[in-house]
Amino acid sequence: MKYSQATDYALHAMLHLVSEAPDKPVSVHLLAEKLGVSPTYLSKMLTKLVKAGLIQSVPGANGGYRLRRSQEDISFLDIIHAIEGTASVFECSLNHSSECQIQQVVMDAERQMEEYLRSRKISDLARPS
Amino acid sequence: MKYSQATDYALHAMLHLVSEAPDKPVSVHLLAEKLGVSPTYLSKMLTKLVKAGLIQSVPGANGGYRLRRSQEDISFLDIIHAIEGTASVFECSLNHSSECQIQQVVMDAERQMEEYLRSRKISDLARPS
DNA sequence: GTTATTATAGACCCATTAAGTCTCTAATTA
DNA sequence: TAATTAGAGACTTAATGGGTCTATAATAAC
Ligand code: SF4
Ligand code: SF4
Repeated sequence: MKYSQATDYALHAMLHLVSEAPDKPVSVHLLAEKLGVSPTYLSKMLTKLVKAGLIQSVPGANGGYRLRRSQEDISFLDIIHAIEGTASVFECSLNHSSECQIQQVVMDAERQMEEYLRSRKISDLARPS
Repeated sequence: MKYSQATDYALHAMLHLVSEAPDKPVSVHLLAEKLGVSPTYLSKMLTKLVKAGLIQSVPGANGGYRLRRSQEDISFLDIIHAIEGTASVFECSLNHSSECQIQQVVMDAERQMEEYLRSRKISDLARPS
């Protein structure tokens, strides 16, 4: 079980956005160059981040992407969910009973991880201790 | 990010083994019938569980699989690791620095989940509260 | 208003993996 | 010795991840 490469790129892109430009948008071309990935591919992930409401896009010359001012504290979970979706890591075939223990345990475990990821904000990384 | 179907089958198989037969081995044929999956396919997962030391195989007539007596308290994590492997959910491409924050956060999150899965034993499900 | 520059959308392709089948072999017991 | 079981591995198929390419739309600079 692994997070996709796309999530990796998205996290790095967000890290750049939060650390570099508080107001000026940065183009996907520049971002892609820094991350060492093709611009067209990276733009897919950025578009997902826009749709998730985490960043804003500015078309036209000197355009690009910037953080949404309204959302200063973006969590790791926000980014991961934007890219990977919110489906559970475990979905059994039969789904007999609502109080099934197997399902319960694995989903509780997932909740543990998600709570942690929700508590860690991307902005913490920009201003290191 | 999802656990494979194989993990699902393995968990169910283990649940049967722990709840039904403390000493008599149960054949893959019977197990497969209960789970609604092909015997040859299920045997792959059972073989992995054997190699992980979680269960014992008994060849020959009236053979099958049984829990290892030495390992009464098998955790969910044991089973999942046996099937999925122990690779991390996050592996970055560059791996610049050992104190990289992105890596740190995601791996800590994973550790949260694994700790929980390690604490939950399969035997708890057999003897419900 | 025209042109250059940017994001957005989607069709498309390729490699890898998941999921499953089939067959042959080895070990053990009746 | 024959029946019954696990174990190993080749093979197939479908799905997904990862990525390219092209065409369109929106905006700013000129
Ligand atoms: S026992 Fe639980 S996990 Fe298994 S099929 Fe039933 S509901 Fe799903
Ligand atoms: S910043 Fe961290 S996660 Fe990203 S490539 Fe470097 S070491 Fe890996």
